[in-house]
Amino acid sequence: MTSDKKPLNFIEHIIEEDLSNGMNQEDLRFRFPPEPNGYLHIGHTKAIGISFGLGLTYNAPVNLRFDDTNPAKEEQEYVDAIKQDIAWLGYQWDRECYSSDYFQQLYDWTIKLIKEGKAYIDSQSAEVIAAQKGTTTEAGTNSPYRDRSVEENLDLLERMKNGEFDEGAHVVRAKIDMADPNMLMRDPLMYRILKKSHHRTGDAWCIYPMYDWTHGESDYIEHISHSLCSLEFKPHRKLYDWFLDQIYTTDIRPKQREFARLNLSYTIMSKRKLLRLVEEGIVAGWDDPRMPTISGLRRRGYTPASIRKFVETVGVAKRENVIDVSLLEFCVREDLNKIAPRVMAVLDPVKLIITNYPEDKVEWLVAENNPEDATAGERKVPFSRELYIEKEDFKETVGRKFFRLTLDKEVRLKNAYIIKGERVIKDDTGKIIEIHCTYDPKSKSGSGTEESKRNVKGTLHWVSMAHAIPAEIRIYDRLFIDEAPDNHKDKEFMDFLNPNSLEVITGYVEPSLKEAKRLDQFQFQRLGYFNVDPDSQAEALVFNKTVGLRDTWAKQKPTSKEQKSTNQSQQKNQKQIPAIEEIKRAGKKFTNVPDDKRKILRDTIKETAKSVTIGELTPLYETAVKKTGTRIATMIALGSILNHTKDTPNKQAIDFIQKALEDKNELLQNEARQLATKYKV
RNA sequence: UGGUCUAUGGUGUAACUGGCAACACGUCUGGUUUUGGUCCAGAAGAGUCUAGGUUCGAGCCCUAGUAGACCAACCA
Repeated sequence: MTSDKKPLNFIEHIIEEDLSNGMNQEDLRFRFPPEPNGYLHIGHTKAIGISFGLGLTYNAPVNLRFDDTNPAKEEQEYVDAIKQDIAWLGYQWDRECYSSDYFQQLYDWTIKLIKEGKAYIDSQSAEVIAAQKGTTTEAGTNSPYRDRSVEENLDLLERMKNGEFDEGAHVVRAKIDMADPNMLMRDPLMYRILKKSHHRTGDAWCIYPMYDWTHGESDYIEHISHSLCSLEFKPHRKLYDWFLDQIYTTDIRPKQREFARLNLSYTIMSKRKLLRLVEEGIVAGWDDPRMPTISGLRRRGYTPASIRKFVETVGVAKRENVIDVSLLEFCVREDLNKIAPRVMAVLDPVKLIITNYPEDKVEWLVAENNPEDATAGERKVPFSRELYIEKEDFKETVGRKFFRLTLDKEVRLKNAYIIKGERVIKDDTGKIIEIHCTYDPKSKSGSGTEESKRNVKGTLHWVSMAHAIPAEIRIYDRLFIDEAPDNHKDKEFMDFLNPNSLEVITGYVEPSLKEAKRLDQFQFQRLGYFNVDPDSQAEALVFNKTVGLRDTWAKQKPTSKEQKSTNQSQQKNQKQIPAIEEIKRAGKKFTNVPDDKRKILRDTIKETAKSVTIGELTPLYETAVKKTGTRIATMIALGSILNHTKDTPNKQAIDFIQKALEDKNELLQNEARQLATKYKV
């Protein structure tokens, strides 16, 4: 049974109900049935997490079944990759199954159906069959071959199987109802001829069963109790059950239930489109760290635990959803924070010279490996007169909230000394090339002196120039600049590619990293989490940036980064000022506006992003009104704003309300009246 | 203009057979901190798409709307 504290999702409710209706817990069995035609991606992890998660909570076996009924698209390479990915995620399957193992059984059942007059051979072309299907509003018409004799059907089936016909010459169809409102019930295809070699059955077969005629039957053969799939299969359920009715004798009767698939913002999830990115060289391969594939995430530095946590957190329901990538990022950070050793690395270096530190002196200072993990131990880091620090960590003129190095101010070098900025050396163009400072010898970290405990506001990471190892650092940004790249009717997902999704730089890392092995993970202090890319060599280290640290300072910075590339989540945060939320909400309430007009309204709302006062809002809205005629939305928005700002309406707002009071539109009048009463207009 | 499904804070999910809408992320504030990280404390933010109905009581039940998604591949 499940634990008491966690609320159940709707699938668990169904299972609980089945259990209380007499089903034995030992009869519970689930399955994950990928088609081996591509690599698994983050979307699949939801399906994986649901079925395998159920297996865990109910202590029930879960089969891994490769749904390999279309040899044209499937390959062994994908089978291997899928197995590797699922194992890496930390799930264990009970049996490794293949739909192709059931080809003979399926064939035998087909003979049975034909004998019972429930299936027939159709000898028309795909086009003709499609035309006879009818439409969603009109019934289809029966195939002229629908009433072939059992003998003829049997004979043709056998000859199809023996390879006597070309592809497309005949198909096997179930005889159901060409007028069924569910298009899938209009005599669906069960078999087609495909003269292709199959990655497992080779050339043993040249007729291959279709999905619908395979899936429920495979579930039945494997004694699957609950067959969970995504929502787009909902219409297939009727057919799933119909096929099952034809062959069912005893045993477990599998039950198909559907959940909403996972959508991630700024990401595409279709295998076909991901394949295009690979084929067109937009990314380096299926495991490119920018790819949403499991292998990509792995290479990027995501941990299995973080992905499992993510899937658990997004939940299971039946409504369309778009999950923000920030949740995924939260999950990795949470995991990596506990396990990643801290090291120092400078990615955008500037020289720092400690003028009162002896020139040839080197100290090996003690540094904690992970403040979150007492067992992580310590290491030694070399310190000397000439260091690199991050360019961003020094500024000549600063505001009060700048906690980093500037002239005449003290900061601490992490694990080392307190230093004070003295002067800067610039080149002809005015670029800072060296920063000179002095240090306080008594302030050494961990030395126990009073100075060592002194509290200075800023702490900087650094690396000793003479000891640092240069390394290639690959910094990734999202692959698409649009929140839903494949959700546009007029544009293609390729139109939204982010040209700056990969940045390769040379950074300097502390010498302890010399020993780092492939896929080892670290926190570069104050910067983020990084792992060692498989491309890395002993003398040529390569790191991937998994994800940055949460950065509350970056949000406050005035304009520094605005031009540069796009940190979308930052932009998003800027949008979320209260007034805008109110307006968005108001716009949402008014849902039944025609699409084109709503877009104008939405744009106007966006434009309003910076204005917070009613005075500014009202005219903007009046233009929106002119363009869209959706004055009700305006009125609602106005009400929301007033309510939120606890403000009283100004003259413009009052005029607007008064005009509306006499308007012909009743709904508008109503809204206006409410506001008028509330604010005594 | 058919059928099926869905609608709860910015996002995602909860709310057992109707009983004062909860949790996580995100946002904001304060504290701790040799990472502007972590951690700790706190705040703001929805009255559940709309309109009716049943009921002492509705996010849950009923009716009618509205909006969105899916369905006519010899794909899965």
